[in-house]
Amino acid sequence: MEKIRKKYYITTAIAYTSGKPHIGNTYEAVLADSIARFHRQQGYDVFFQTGTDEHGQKIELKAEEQGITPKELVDKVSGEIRSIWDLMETSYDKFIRTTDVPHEQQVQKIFKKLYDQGDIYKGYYEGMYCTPCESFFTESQLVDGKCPDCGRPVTPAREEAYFFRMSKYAPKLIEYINEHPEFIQPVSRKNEMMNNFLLPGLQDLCVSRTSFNWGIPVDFDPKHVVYVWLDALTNYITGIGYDCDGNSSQQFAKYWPADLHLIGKDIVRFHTIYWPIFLMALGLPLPKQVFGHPWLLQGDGKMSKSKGNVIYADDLVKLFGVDAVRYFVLHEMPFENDGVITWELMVERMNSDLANTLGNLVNRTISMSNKYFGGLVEDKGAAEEVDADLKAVVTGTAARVVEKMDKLRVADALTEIFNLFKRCNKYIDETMPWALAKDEAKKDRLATVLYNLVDSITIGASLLESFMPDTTRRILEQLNARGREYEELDQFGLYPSGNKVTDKPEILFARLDVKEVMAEVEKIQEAQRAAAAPEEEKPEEEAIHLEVKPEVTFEDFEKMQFAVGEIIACEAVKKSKKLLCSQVKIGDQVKQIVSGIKAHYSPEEMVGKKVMVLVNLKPAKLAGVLSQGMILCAEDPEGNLALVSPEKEMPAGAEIC
RNA sequence: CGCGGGGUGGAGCAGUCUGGAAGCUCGUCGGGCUCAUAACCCGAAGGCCGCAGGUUCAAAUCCUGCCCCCGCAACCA
Repeated sequence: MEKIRKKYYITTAIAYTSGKPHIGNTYEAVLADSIARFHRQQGYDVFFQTGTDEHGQKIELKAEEQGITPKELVDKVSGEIRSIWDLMETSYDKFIRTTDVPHEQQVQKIFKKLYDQGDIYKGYYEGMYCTPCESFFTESQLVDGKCPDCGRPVTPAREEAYFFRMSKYAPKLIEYINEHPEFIQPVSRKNEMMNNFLLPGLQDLCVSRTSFNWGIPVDFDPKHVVYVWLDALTNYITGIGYDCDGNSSQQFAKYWPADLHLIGKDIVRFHTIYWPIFLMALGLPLPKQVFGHPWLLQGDGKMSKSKGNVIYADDLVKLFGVDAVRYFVLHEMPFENDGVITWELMVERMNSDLANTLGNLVNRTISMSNKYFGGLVEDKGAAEEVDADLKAVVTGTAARVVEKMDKLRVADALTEIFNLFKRCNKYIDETMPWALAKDEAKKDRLATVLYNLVDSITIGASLLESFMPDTTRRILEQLNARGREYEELDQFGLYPSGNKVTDKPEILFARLDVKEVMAEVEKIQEAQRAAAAPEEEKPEEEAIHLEVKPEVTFEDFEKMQFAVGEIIACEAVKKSKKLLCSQVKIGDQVKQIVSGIKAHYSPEEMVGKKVMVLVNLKPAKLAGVLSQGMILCAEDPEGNLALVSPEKEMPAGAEIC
């Protein structure tokens, strides 16, 4: 009799195809995979979708830089991303690309439908526009009223754009969120969304652009392309066959609404506000849960290619193997706070958890079976009191794992499984098989002890399948056991008595020497720096390209008064990270000048220096402190600063002209 | 008073919502064992739970104030 299987639809965010995903991005795919696999093991009819987000100006520009078409670029990067997902053995059922034709068609239809029903309207995107940069900025983004990127003047401008009327649906969404406390996970994010966005009043969302072409065209107004969210988010329905005209696939009917959208904490807002509202507008049910997972961070400072410290999944896999990496990211990631990844930590986990606790347990158990019984594993029924606790722990683990997984506490679930293995190691010490082996009369007891171990490990290995599928397979193979069905995980003694384990056990996880690993890491980082060098060092090797500003007249120049100033006192500006406040003696007057050079000069070394000062600059307040001029510095492309001082001794106040 | 996150034995974290003996992993030290990947098991040391007040029979947990660290934003005259 075929059981009625409950469906489970899980998605990851689709990865942006602007570059190779680092371990943090990969983590999300692995996390989703372990949840998907676990539900499959529990008997759910699972559909697991992931993919790539491939439109946008950034891609268009990047392709241009590389001299290829956007499509060529995204084909390449999407392929790279997919191959990393494959390398990590993520068991996705569908890998959607936003450049897939069916997706593009549906997005156009959806846009049209929302427009026709009045949810999308045409308006203007207003702001300050920098023509050379082709960018809009809001007033608050401007620096000194100028373009924050190039420093040139901006002009007020407006661009035609389509907007989505968010406010119309906000009350309904607020109601939904309040009635479904499990909708936004972790709960702390729910309040964030409510207080920051929903309750103060939702702004309408700009859903089209005319400033670039690499996107899905609005079919009834082709100079517009659909702007990011309406394109990206809809993948969750187009990927399973949604059709705007009402001819959705059976698959869609079966799987929608999604049970879980797994996303990074940075895009919670889009998934818990805009996405539900789009769905409401389309008359579709909302996803059951959105989990904004935390980030996996680099231990030693920010990741950067030029530093060579970006951690990629494939590098990790080369050194540790797929399952070790899966274990690491799943186990090391806390539920709410960001997790930390370092190579040293990886080695520690590898050695203590995987090699010592698990690998060694399997190895010693098989060795003893071979040594004492030629590999034959038999339950001779010689039970003793100590067995009870072992069995209780082993058969109770599945329930504990389920409990953790239900709350998406994947790291805790893994810990429960490893507690099972630890209990087995303890059992070996309690029963001392090597002592039993010396006494012929205790042969049956010895056999039973080993049987209990093999059976326990079989259950543990079966539980591990969602997280480390390859390891499960290898353990079961060596034990000559079959994986337990979900319903059998709480039953002891299903290992067929009389089976033989392998006579040549292989090491599951070899212990690693941290020094040797770090030497390898150094090589990887070296290669990474070398690869980054061509693009990042260009500006250094070639002459610096100086942005040419409009000519000034001599009169303009004469307006500015420069002089030598001597810094007689200097202190850091409180509540500011970059600012120093100097008292500068210029002839018979002393001016207070604030400069953003804290990162390059300490207050102590500033004192006594003679510097070039723009004296008659209009005073302004910086971080609340009055600044009456400007200390001039040379700045290189990397932002390093050097004060400009007179080449010969000059008195403070000497005019520079 | 920009927004947010955090401060718990040497390291990394849980516990904080829903007050009630301070816990886990690693490391250190001591012991045990020898089947095993110098692995495994047991035990110990080590914390004024950032600081100061308050509420309470009882505070890591609730309230108030403060300090420090990390992101992001702003500032870079």
